[in-house]
Amino acid sequence: MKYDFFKIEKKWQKFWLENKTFKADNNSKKPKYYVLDMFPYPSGSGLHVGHPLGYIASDIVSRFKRSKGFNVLHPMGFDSFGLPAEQYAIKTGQHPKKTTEENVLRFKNQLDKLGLSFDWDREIKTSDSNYYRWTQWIFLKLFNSYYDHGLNKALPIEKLKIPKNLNEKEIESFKDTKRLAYVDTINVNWCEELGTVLANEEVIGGLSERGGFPVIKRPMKQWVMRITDYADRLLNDLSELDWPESIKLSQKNWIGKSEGAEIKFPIDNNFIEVFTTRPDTIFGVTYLVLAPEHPLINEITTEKYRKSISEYVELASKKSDLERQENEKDKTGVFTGSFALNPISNEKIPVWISDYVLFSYGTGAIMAVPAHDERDNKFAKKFDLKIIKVIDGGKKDECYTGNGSIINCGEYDGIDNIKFKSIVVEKLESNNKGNKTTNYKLRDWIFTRQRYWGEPIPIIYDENKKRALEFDDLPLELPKVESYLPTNDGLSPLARNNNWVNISINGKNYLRETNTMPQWAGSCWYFLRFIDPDNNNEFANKDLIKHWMPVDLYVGGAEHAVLHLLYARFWHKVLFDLGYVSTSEPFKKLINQGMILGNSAFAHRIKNTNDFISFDMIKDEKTQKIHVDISFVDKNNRLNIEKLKKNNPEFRDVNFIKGESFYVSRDIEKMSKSRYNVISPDDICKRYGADTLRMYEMFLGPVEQSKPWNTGGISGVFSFLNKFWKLFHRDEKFYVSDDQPSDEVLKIYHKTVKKVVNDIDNFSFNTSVSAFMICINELSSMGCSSRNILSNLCILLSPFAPHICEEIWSLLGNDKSISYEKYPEFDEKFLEESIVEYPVSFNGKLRFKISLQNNIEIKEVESLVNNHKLTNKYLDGKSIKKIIFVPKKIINIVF
RNA sequence: GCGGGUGUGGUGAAAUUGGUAGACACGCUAGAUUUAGGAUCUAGUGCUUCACGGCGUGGGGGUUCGAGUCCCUUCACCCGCACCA
Repeated sequence: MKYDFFKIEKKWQKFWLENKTFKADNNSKKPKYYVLDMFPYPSGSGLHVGHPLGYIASDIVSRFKRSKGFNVLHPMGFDSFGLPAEQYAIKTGQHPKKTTEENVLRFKNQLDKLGLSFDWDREIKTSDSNYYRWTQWIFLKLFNSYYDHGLNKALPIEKLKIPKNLNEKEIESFKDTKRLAYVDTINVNWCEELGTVLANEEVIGGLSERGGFPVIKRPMKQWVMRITDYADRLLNDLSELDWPESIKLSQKNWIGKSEGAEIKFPIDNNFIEVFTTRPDTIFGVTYLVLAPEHPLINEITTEKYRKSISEYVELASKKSDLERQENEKDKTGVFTGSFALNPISNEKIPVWISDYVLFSYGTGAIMAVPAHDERDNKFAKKFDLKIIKVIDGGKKDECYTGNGSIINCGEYDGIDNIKFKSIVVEKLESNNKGNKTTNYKLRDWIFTRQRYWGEPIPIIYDENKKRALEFDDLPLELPKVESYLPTNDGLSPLARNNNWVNISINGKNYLRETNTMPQWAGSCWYFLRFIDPDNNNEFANKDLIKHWMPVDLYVGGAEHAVLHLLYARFWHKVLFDLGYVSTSEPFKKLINQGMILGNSAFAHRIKNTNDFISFDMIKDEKTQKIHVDISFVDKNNRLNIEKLKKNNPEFRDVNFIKGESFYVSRDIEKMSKSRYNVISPDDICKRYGADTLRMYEMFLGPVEQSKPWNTGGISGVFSFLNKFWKLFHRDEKFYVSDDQPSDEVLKIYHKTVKKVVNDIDNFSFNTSVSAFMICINELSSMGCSSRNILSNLCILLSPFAPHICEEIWSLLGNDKSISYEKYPEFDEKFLEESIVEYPVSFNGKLRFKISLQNNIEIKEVESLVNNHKLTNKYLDGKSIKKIIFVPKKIINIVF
């Protein structure tokens, strides 16, 4: 009987679905285990072989844990709000809901073909109104809470202590300054191309994370989340998480805690406040610098310098973040004409403005110490400002950033600079000129987007738009609009629908908030909804949350290091403070699966011509690399020109310069439709089956590692499954015997069980696949047909290749699914070896092997050696110094 | 610049605490079988040498009886942050 994977896989996928085999039981007495994948955005192009890598790994763990007696929650859903669906809607006028639903269906279909053990009864889509009503509900919780810095937790806004002597209006605006979700007019990242505001986390090197479009700073009124209140806890709690160090580090850097002092420099009747981590260098301050956005600039600029200052400010405001960064080396700046006083030395120092000082960090102003800070040093040299060295060290005339003794500070000379830090801070504090403080790089989270396809924000404004009020009739559904484009004046498409924007409640007129939430909102808490997806009274039942949380294993890409993972932790902590969830952290263990890369093919076009030249013929010609579809290229990199011309009309009139064949070049890149290098899991499943695909993806290498896809090696895994199938067959018929397995068979079996169990615990799936291959090779060469051994092997393999194992399991006469069969355990006693070959080496160099009893004593070896039975030939008359006998089967003789 | 990571055959990669480096698989070579095969089976396959042997985990140095693994140094590549005061 042939291994008919197509029939087998179809049969069992249907079986699992119909029998709800993987339904997680909320009332089970078994210990729980929650395995979560980062749910996908259902894009229009479907899955490629890279997507399932993490899903397969988490599925193996899920099936393994189920088999180990755990009650496993392994859900899947879709992060279905997002920009591509909206952009498609803008182009075609189709409602994003429609295209999203189509894409979700396609994704589900593709996922099911892989035999993933999801509990589909718990499926959620973030764009469903009965899901996002709770996203909106959580938003209102944030709106109605504040952070109590004494208790170090969030509390309902009613508990906020209000300062006395405030009238009603003032009380309300005081509350507004404390809410965790608040409105503020701030300098936001505006992306013209996307027509929306972006969070700091979504801007990379001055360009938008999505699409790579330029981003400029622009003051806008926005909803903001006070994530900075949680900075310390988000930082400290990292230590208790079993996460990859690199992710923890990214979060740590992003939060960017630094300890230092705020120092007030008097100027006229006012003062300039700066933040510094180096109060010990205060005597070396030779000028101050303000960011061009600093509010004091106008006040302190003298008439003489007013023109140049306003020109500079104007110029800086027009620069994008990217342009600012380009000038990193060449510092620019202008003198304000004013002087401030050094609060310790009372020296008069000039005040400058420059865009190397960021308004968004610290106080937006710095004290410049050119002798001990490289940026200040460059600036001072360029504008010929004074440089005073106050710490001993480094070369003369060079900027020194290390530690040392204080110099040029009169009475303080000779003190260690680290000690001097606290002396300065104490002195400042006693004079009311400054204080110790901590600063964070983390900014509050800009939460609103000028988009259509997102959660509407459940807020209404009174008629003067002065006050934001909660709108708690949830869900607040997305209204219909005529066009999905943002309006010209930076408003969301929702603002186009006047009927919706204007609302009357109890005879009073209100206006709705028209911005929507960012894509991250839905994914901030989806793992909680999986626990209780159909609950209409609360976002999830508290007891069920207590039962299932935290997520024991979270598998997903490293690209979410500071976005999703930080936001989700933040929301979770708020919900924890308010008593809605039972754990302060949502994800206990995190595994980052690597990316599977594509092997792109390029045809080379000679620059400024329509001629393409075979890669092996390029000599001096300057060429341009053009992607061609990898399905038209054979394994020797020869391009099938006919196929290409037939499928890609743009190549129809192209001239191909070639010898016998036309060769392309190859390069490893991210897999994507636009690079024509996508390998679809559907094709692999058709040819080899899902079990082969699953095992091959695991076999490719460590899950955490990125690696190029190479279909070439898949035949090894395919033939392994065929061998496995054959092990249960004799003369074309299913066959197992009741023979007692030999000692040798038992040894191989127990060795494999030990290896596989250990490997799954360590997420080392590639080595366990190897262990299976070795095991099956040996068992088939021994002709093992023992029912007992083979059926246990079947359970052992079932997390990896579930379909074939289910099929064999039923052929073995079982009528229940293999999924909950007890996972095999190994017995150490079968692994002990009585006679072992010991390599014997002399001075560390291997010479020969001897066979000895496994439990031999070192004395016996010594007497063997001393009797010269072993060593005459090698010792050559020299005497033995010592004999080293180590448990790793080595005897080493030193002479 | 700062921080983190990775360097092992033709390829993907293995190698608990330092203990016979290259398991397993692809590829390649030879053979068997088949009308044929992107099928199956057997053997070989780090480099070098006719062979004995020698050399081999990016380079150099060190510790050790013994180093892919530990220490120092250096190079290359990748990732994150980046004028963060």
